[in-house]
Formats: sequence, C-alpha cells, structure tokens
Amino acid sequence: MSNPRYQQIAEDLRAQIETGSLKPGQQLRTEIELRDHYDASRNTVRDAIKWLMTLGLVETKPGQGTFVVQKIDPYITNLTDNPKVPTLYGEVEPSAAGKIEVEGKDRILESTEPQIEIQKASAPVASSLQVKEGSQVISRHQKRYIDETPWSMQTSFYPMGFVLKGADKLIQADDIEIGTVKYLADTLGLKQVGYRDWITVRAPDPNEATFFKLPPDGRVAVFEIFRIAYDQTGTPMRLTITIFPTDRNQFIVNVGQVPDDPVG
Amino acid sequence: MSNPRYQQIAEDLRAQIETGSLKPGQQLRTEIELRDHYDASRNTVRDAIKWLMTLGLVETKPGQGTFVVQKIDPYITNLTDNPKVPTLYGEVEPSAAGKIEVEGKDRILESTEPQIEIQKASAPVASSLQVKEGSQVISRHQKRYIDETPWSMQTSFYPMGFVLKGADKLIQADDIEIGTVKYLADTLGLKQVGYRDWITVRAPDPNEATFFKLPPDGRVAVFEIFRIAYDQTGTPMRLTITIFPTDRNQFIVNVGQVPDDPVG
DNA sequence: GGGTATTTGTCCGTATGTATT
DNA sequence: AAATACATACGGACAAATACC
Repeated sequence: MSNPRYQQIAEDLRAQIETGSLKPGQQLRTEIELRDHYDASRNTVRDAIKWLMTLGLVETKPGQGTFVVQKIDPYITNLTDNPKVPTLYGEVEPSAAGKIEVEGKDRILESTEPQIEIQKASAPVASSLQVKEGSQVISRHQKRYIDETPWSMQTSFYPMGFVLKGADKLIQADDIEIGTVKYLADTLGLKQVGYRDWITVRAPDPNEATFFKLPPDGRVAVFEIFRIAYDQTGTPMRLTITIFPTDRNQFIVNVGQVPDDPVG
Repeated sequence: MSNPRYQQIAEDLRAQIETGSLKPGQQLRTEIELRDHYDASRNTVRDAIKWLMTLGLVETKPGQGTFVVQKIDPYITNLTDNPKVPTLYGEVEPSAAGKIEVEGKDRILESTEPQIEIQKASAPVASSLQVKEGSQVISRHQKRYIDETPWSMQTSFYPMGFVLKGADKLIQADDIEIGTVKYLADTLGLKQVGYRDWITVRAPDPNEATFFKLPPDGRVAVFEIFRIAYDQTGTPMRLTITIFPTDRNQFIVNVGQVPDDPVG
C-alpha cells in the first residue's frame, strides 16, 4: 500500500519544490542532514535524490551540494517558416563567426565550419534521398551555439551527383554564404519547393551528451529531427538531421492562417 | 582517467546490445551471475543496470529478470493535415467506441467519453485564449487508446462565452459526432482557419505515468503539444493540450509541396 | 490453492575516492 | 592543507513479485 521509503522522501522534497518552498537554484540540505531529518540511511536519501534527478527536478554537484534545477530559457524554433526567407533551421548556413539576432532577443548564433565527408549512404539516408544504399553521398556537419551554449548538431546529406553536375562548393569546407538552398537553385536549377520534418525523441549518444554537456546517463533526451527537402519534381534533394536537447528547445508549427508569432 | 566500475560494466553490456549479441526482448544474465562474471558486488552490477535503464536500453521485471527493451512500433501523427479533413489530432472527437483505420494499418482508435469541467482559466490558458485570468472556460478531457494501448491524453479549452451564445453541446458529456470544428462553425459561425502547435518535452507527472504505464521515475519523457486554433478574425477559439509518451510517438510536419506520406 | 525457488527491490552500515571551497 | 559534500563500491539482510511444481 505504502510506497518505499525513498519515494516517500522524494515526494516530500518534490512537494517542497513544487510549492516553491524550495526555489529554483536553491541548495537542498546535505545528504547527512537529510539522513538525520528523515531518520533514514544516507543511501536511502541518495535513492530519493536519484529519483528526483531523473525527474529533472534537482541536480547534484560534487563538493558543493544538491540544487533545485533552474529551467533554461528555451530556444524556440519555427519549423514552418517560409523557406524563401533565411531561417535558423537548416536553410542558411551562417558564417562560422556570424552573429544573428534570434527571436528578437539579440542572441548570438555561432556555427562551426562545416565538416565535410564523402560517405556511403546508410539505409535510412539512402531511402530518404532515394539513392541506392552504399552509393556515395556528401555529408556536411555543423555544430551550433546560441550565446555560446551548445544548441544543435546538424548533418546534411546530398547525393554525390550534385557535385558531378557542377555544385562543387558542396564539398568545400567553407560556409556557403548565400545558403545551400539558393546555391543549388543557382547552379543546378534545383528549387526547393517544400520539405517534410519527422520529429522523434531519444536518449543522447555519448558524443551528443558531451557536446551538449548533458548528464551522460541519458536522463535528458534529445530531439532528432529529419528534414527531407524536395525539388520542383518531387525528388528529395537533401536530408538534414538535427539534434536538439529537449531541456532547452521547443518548436512551433503554424498551419493555415495564424497571427504573427508572439515570440520575443 | 578510467570510468567507474559500474559504467565499464554498463558499456560492456551496451556493446553487446548494440552489436546484437544481446537481442531485443532477450533476458540478461541475473544480477548474481553478472556479479560473478564481472567480479564486482551485486550493488555495482545494479548501478550498471540502472544506467542502462535510464538510457532506455534495458528494463527489469521483478521476479523475472532483466531484458533488452523492445522498440514499440511507433504511432506517427501528422501535425499539418488539412484541418478540413477529419484527422486523428483534435479536430474530430470520434465516438467513444469508434473504430478508425490508422496509418492504413487497421489499428483501432478508442476514446473515453469527454470529461467536461467548468474551470477558471489559469494563466497559460487565459493568455492562449486571450481571456482574462480567472474567467470561466470549458474543459473537455479525453483519453485515447490505439489498439487498446494508452496513446494520448487530451484537454481542450473553450471560452465560456461560446456556450452562452448557443453552443450548448460543448458542456454535454457526449461526443460531438460531427466534430467540434464543424459544430462551432454551424452554431456560431466560427470557422477555424488555422492553428499553431507548440511542441515541448518534459517528464510525465504521476497521473500521466500511471495512465501510459510509464516507469514512475520519469525516465520516459512525454510530448506536451499546445494547439491554439484561430477563427477567421484571427482570434483564438480553442486551446488543445495533448500529451504523448515519447517512446511510442513521432510527428510529421509538411511544409510547401511534398509528395504523399510514405507511411503505411 | 499452496509452497518453494528464483529474481529483482529496498534498506542498512561502512569505507574510501573525488571535486570543490 | 583541511574541511565539506557528493560518488563509488562493498557486503549483508529481508521484502516483494513471479514462475513452477
């Protein structure tokens, strides 16, 4: 009938957090103090704290203490911005040292220089681009920061044929200042007329956890968003996979007629 | 330099899972066997298993053992379906015992009867519907199942004024067979011309964890999607909040011209 | 249905390591 | 360097859930 001891302790602390008795950023009592207060063992108190950690309510800092988590001011990305207008998401590759105003909040967006690889198409990449599995594709990878905190990891895949037909800049490790969308339109006549986003959530892999400074145990999940862009013939011209931590990112989708974004 | 013992053990098991040496659904060796195999204590082995659990790689069943998780065949929801067409998502309230073919897969969609409440608008509800905080709103809550497994929890909020102006069915605890979108158009002349979705991810609360049969420690997150629907004057006419577990749900967003969904 | 063996869950105590102040 | 606080690791005991006979 009754929950285990460590859950009871966790519930008690949780209540204090949710009523505001313990405020965001505030330090909890130490494990020893909590052990005495609840008349339990230190390990049981630690089990309670672990429970609150996977719920995302507290975080521990060795040598310092246990703290109520501060919610991060979220980054909001609109997935349905008109693709003719430069957007944050994938359409434009801003210069490696570029500065952009984000959400009207004077945030600074920075990107690493694209890391280019020629790869053999894995099964999901091949089926997305409608090329044969194992055929060559161009992979352009960038890491992005907002206000110097890691924001997203993005990899775009293009069929190798694009380069052979004249879009050489795709395999140069520089930003394409005008954006790849316009570049492909200019050089190959490929117009992007639409895209499909596919939104999933999963635990981060160790690479991602390190880059985003997430706890390595996977308790903070990441969005994995697949964007397949189509040209005027309905053929896939690009696959872009972007990873965003769920603790600091939210998305907006507009359909039909809606008032202007209230963001900012 | 070297990782702690329990992480090393976790990495070893993780490698076995990812190489397919341990297959989905397969039982791991018991904690006692693993303790002997790794020459560690049982608690250290358990820490390794906990690590793999929050990564979503294994699950434990008391009295039975530890198993590699089976990925659930995901439900895919299109957020940009034409709202004039009945869709799964919020536009139509199917009959409580209704059956619908989902994704061409003959899945059965069931909904509980709407649970109606008259509430005072909380701050987020009030600002979404552009009514005064504390003013009365109608809340219609439904739980939905696909193939008898819990799929989503949905709550729609409408301004109380709609009922006073003649849309009485909003406060009746029955399904509105023609759908609330058409009902409001017929009775009040309110045409839904668009909507905005706002996608967030967070840990489930205890209610949600129970309904979706998620582990209560919050290691499986939930999508929380806010949909604000607008009428022809650009005024919000509905706020719908839907909760989906992230372990069995994915979303599609189409922008511009894209080929038909390959789903199904 | 009952009893027993198996397996994971809870809880304790203790010792030592590591990060921070 | 010392003190503080969390992290890792061990060992043991009993409880609770499940499966099987």
